[in-house]
Amino acid sequence: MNCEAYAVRQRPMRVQRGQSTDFEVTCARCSLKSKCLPAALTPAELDAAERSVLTRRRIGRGEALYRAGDAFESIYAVRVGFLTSIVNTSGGHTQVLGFQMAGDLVGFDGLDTGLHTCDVVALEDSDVCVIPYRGLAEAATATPALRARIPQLLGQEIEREQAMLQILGTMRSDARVASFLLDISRRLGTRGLSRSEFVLKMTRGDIGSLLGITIETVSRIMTRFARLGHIHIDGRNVHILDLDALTRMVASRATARRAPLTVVVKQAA
Amino acid sequence: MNCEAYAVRQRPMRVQRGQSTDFEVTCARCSLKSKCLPAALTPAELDAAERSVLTRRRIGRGEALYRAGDAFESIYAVRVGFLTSIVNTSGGHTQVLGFQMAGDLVGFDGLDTGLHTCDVVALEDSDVCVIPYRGLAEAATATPALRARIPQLLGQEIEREQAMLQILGTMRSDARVASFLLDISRRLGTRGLSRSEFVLKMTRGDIGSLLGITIETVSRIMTRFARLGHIHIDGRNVHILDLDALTRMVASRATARRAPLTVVVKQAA
DNA sequence: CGCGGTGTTGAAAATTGTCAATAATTGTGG
DNA sequence: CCACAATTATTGACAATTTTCAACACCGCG
Repeated sequence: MNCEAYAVRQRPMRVQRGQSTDFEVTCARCSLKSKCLPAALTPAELDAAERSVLTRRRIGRGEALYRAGDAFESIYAVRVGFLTSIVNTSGGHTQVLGFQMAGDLVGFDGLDTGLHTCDVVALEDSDVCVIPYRGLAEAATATPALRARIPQLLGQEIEREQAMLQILGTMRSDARVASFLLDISRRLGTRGLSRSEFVLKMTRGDIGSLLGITIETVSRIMTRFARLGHIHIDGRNVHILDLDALTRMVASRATARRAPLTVVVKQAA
Repeated sequence: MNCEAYAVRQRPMRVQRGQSTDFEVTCARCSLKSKCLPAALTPAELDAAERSVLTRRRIGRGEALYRAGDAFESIYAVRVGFLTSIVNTSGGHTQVLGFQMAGDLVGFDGLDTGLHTCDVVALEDSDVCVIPYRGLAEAATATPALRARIPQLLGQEIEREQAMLQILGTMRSDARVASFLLDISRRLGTRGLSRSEFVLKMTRGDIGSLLGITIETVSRIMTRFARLGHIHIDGRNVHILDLDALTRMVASRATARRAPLTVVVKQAA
């Protein structure tokens, strides 16, 4: 199983700068291991954990990794590519919950009921590690570090969503867009890619859905940012010219909601 | 430790209908056990789990169970009362992330970094079970059902937050308020309290902060709902007159975002 | 009885959504 | 490789929603 390579790409795609398309197969040799599931595991523990990773899976662009209603059996680590998780609302609309790039884990929805609650779809051809949850849980039994890692990863997911709630609950659209750009920039940066120049893999509609605003508003704000000299935009190519300006925009342009909570916050005895 | 009772309530408060103020102390005899941590555990497993529950804690109204930055050491099960979790945004504002009532668990933020990321504050005098996380993790080692329960609870939290993201991302304010009222109603209902008549424990500002709208908008929409005959409002006393009307409002009044994601969603090979 | 916090209501301003037209880009098939 | 179709993105004008600002009522409490 080692060193296999996907010789044929069904859809040739432009490779994002610095992002390699071929990859190693063991976690130990994976360049993403410091961000991914095995973080903080010793090599021996990692080996134990890895036995639960049975398969890799390739998801072509537009294909679903899983759909809402599918049985929850595995979580997935993104090796290469770019995915999005979306829910279908009762009103027949759909809402983007987030984007996953290489090194991200996805699939924790459905941990409760055993059925996935959202779709995860590839925005470009992607490769994921399939991590059967049952196997992982068993591996965790014997491996203290892994046992601690799983709730930690879930905690990360909870915090990520709380950050999104904060964005949707307090920011106006320009601050939301700035947050989005900074988030993408930061995440690419931690992966060794450029923080200032990147290609968006999603449509304006996807961005708007994530941020709770319309396509038109996304477009207008991007254009405004460009006019202000904060960024340079060419379609989906983004060049961040003034990171600080975007940061300031996030901080300052929150909607001022008065008296959000008048808590005395007395120290407990 | 059994059958202790808090003889003195520092702040006498009106007891919510059907909600008793005295309580039993073991999980086995707790009326909330079907909703709480011990759900799905056998009595023996429950006993093992319970050994990790060392203390109870009483939080007076306005006091904090914990603050952002506090070390994450325990999670908490609400026995009696009503709490809210809030974050302080970078802009100096605060945002309500949610409300916790009897039977809810709180404290999962900070699982990642070891530091809590939000404050949890009592909106009325409350009692919580303190569940040291380390002890719980150890108990889980020996108890398969408990071991599965923890990620399940985290998954519940993730899904709850995803539902909030959906509300904030797709709904207009009237649909948000309707969602909120229905959520409170449902949660009280599952606790054996009235689904149609209840007392809100939080201010309009708290509701607005949760829903990402202003106090004034909350107030206006509540008034409008009352005029339409969907609810009856008297300060914080709410009487839901037409549950279906509120439900319809949630479903129909989502902002129509066109082409939120044109995913072909081809079946994977 | 007054006071601080809370809740309601009105009017005006700001933000954002809606509709529509058009341009740019991408994918498809000859 | 080109042309055509479909999708995606931009922009403008207008409408709707929501916020902001302001005034005032209410309520519990010292």
